[in-house]
Parts: sequence; structure tokens; C-alpha cells
Amino acid sequence: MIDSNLLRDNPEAIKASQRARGNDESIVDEAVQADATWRKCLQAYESLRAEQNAAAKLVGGASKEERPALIQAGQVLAERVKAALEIANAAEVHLNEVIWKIENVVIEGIPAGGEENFTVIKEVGTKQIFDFEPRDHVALGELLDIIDIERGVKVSGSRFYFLKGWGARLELAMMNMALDLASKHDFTALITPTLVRPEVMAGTGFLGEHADEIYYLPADDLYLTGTSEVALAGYHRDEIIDLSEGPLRYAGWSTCYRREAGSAGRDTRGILRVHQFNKLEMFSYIKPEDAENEHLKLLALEEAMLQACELSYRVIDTAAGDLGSSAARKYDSEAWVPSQQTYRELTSSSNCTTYQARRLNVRYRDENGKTQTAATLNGTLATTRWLVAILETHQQADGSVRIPAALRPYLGGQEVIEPKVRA
RNA sequence: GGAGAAUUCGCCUAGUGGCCUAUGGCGCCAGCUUGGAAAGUUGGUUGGGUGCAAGCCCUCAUGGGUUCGAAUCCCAUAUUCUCCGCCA
Repeated sequence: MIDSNLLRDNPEAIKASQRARGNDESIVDEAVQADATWRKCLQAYESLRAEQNAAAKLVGGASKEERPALIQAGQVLAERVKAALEIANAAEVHLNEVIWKIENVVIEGIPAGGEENFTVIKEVGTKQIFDFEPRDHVALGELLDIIDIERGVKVSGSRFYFLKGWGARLELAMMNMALDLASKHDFTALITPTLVRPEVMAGTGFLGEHADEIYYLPADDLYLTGTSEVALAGYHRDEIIDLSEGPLRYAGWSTCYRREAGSAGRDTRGILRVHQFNKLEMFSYIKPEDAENEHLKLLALEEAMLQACELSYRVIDTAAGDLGSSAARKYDSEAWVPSQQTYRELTSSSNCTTYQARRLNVRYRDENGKTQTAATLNGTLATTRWLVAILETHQQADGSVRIPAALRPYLGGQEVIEPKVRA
């Protein structure tokens, strides 16, 4: 939710953001209007309510003779208060409807436009050139007997898989390495719930345009989360957190569930786009003025992980139109995937400024003891999808895969995954 | 799944329709006291909305209702606890 003070003081700034995103800017005027109406109705209700409170007080001290007249006057007032309250409530509902539709105000200077209008910030590493015909991760997964897609489909349907043997261990190793890195940088490990209440799902902004991406369990009125960001953002919901000693940082590990409803024909091969995967997500609660620096810190940690996995990647500054509704800026890093001869997203880090925290009512006390809305940021430190890039990048002519040195300590020193030789 | 109990300002707690502008204690903050501290003592200490402001409104788990008037009465929901049942 955007800051209603900004709506009053500088609606033009919000309109500029809406334009950069390619969103409707007339909704800003609508919100300004709704806000003014609501405040007017609220004042009308409150002054009537004050009158009623005063009148009710008189009844208590009145004599027997005076009472009937006072009570009758009170009855009339009560009717008027009730009517005024209904109007004020309706105005508030309308205001919320409108204001919730406005997406976060983007940070000035980010690229305008849609998905293809990103800016490349940097490219790191060289795109692998093989002196043999490289295999894709599906072929490698079969050859090494570490990804079993066929049986995943048999058990659960399309876009499901089993990680097996070294595949399973590789994922856990990667997660552990990421968790070590995060812990060294002041992130507290959390294993989060993956089923959440509607308020939390709505508060994180996922029930908007992503609603059909989300698994919902009607019998229990719970949502399966597509990222631990949801639980991490909900963690301090309705709290006044203490940021006087610095930001609160969490590294949340969870399984993630996505319906992939709108992507029927895309990435049908392999484990690039699946209904269920695991992810280690960083999440920071911080004072708004420090949010942009924190964003760079998250990005630096993501890069450290990519480098530890010896991957070639680029970092992009996502264009306004491709941002989630809560994000004011988003950096993605994309690893080079040899079989596809293209970059694929491995991490995504968003600065949500105060937008998400305002919805979730997460505040802190500033130096003067006043409560202020906190800023939130999130970023990916590792996901199952990384296996695609790791396997394809480090494959060798015989189909074996070299394990990046940094991961070996988490795999009992194993250096290479060899093709399985069946008896 | 069944039965019962509970939910008050960080924590504990008083409170059974108007004097609740919510009691008291702990904790915390500030002052006094002190050589300094402890003890003592005085004051402060939920959060939010609206208004230029004075102020006003809301907040006793949440949402409704009854009433001139609700922490208090009624209904629904949530959460916690106890017992029984079930349990990969």
C-alpha cells in the first residue's frame, strides 16, 4: 500500500510511477478524491459521535423527571450516528479498494517499459565453450541418475520430479552453503510455514495479479506459498520492531509451490519451471533511508553465491513494467545456460520500500520514539533451479559433472558426479 | 473430531450497564535523594485516526448486535489451554 501522505502531498510523483510501469494513472486522481471524501465523512461521523457521548453522559446524572426526554433525544442521535458511521465506513472501503490498486512507487532512475526494457548492470564470467556436444540438464540428470522426471510425473503429474542420490545431496549442499554465507552476514535462519492465512497472502501483495499462480486449500482457507517471502514478511506483522541495533535479517528456507497456470507451453523440459522446489530466501526489515544500500548488499551476497558455484551470469535492473506490485526496484541475476544459449533467472531481489510493511503494519521507533513504517527487501540465495546451471556449466565430455570447489565440503569432499554404471 | 475454560495497555492483574478519562504490581524512562549506587520517593509509560490548532474520535482478541450509554449483556469468528478420541 502506498503512503497516503504522498497521495495528498505529491500525487504527481505517483502518477509518474504509474506511467513508468505502464499502469493507469487516472486511478491516482480517483484515490485523491476518495481520500478527501473519506476524511470528510469521518469528521462528520466523529463530531456526531462526540455529541452522542456527551448526551449519554448527561443521562447518568439526570433526575428521574429529566430522563425520558434525554433518552428520547439520545435515540434520535443514535440513529444519526449509525447512519453517519455507515457512510464513513463505505467511504473507507472505497478508498481502500482504490488505493490498494496503486502499485509501489518505483525508485527514480530505473528503466521504464516492460519485460524487455531491462538494463544490464554487469556481466561476470565467460560463456562456456565446449569441445564436445554439451548435454542439457535433463540428459545429465538421467545419465547421472540424479533427476528422475519420469517418476515425478507418475507420482504427481507434469512439472514434478525427484532429486535422487547426488542430485538430492547437491541441492542440500547448495542450501547449506548459502545458509552459511547468510549466517556470516547477520541473517537469522528460519524454516518457515508454507501454508498461510489469506490476510498474510494478501498483505504481501500476491493475491493481486498472481492470484491464479497460487495453490489454495478451500477446506482450510489457507494458501500454499510460492516463496518463503510470504511467511518472512508476515513474521513481524502488526508488530513494532526494534531497529535501533540495526536491521532485522532472516534467511528463510522453504519448499515453494507454484501453479504455473499461465505458462502452459513454457519450459516444459526439465526442472526449470516446476510446481514445487526449494529456496533459501533473504529478507530484511530496515529503516527506509537504508533500504537502497541494503538492496546492494543482498545483490552482493547473491553474486557471492553465483561465483562460489562458478557460474557465468549477468545482473539486470528490471524495468518498471516488469516489477511486482510491491517492488520499487528489482535486480535479477541470470546465469548462462549452455543448452539454451541464453541467460535464465536464478535470483531476484526486490526493494519493497515501505509498501509491503504498510500493508502488514510493520513499524519501528525512530530516534524521537515515533513509530514509522519499516522498509522490507528480499532476495534469492539459492533455489532448486540453480542445479540446471550448475550441471550444464560443469559437465565434461563423458557426461560427468565437476562439483564446484566451494560446494565440495558440503558433499563429503566429492569432486565429480560420475555417470551411473548399471550392472 | 468431541467437551470445557480462557483472551484487559511489554508482563502479571482488578473490573458483572453510567463515578472506566480502565485498577494495582513488575519492568522501563525521567526527576529528587546519594560521594556514587542500592533502597526510598515523585512523575511518566497501549497504539491508531482526524484536524492549522485547541481538541475530538477509535482501541479491553476480532467482527456484528442489544442499549440513550458496553471491558461488562447477546451472537459469530480467531487464538490459547485442559481432558477425551484419532494419529502417517
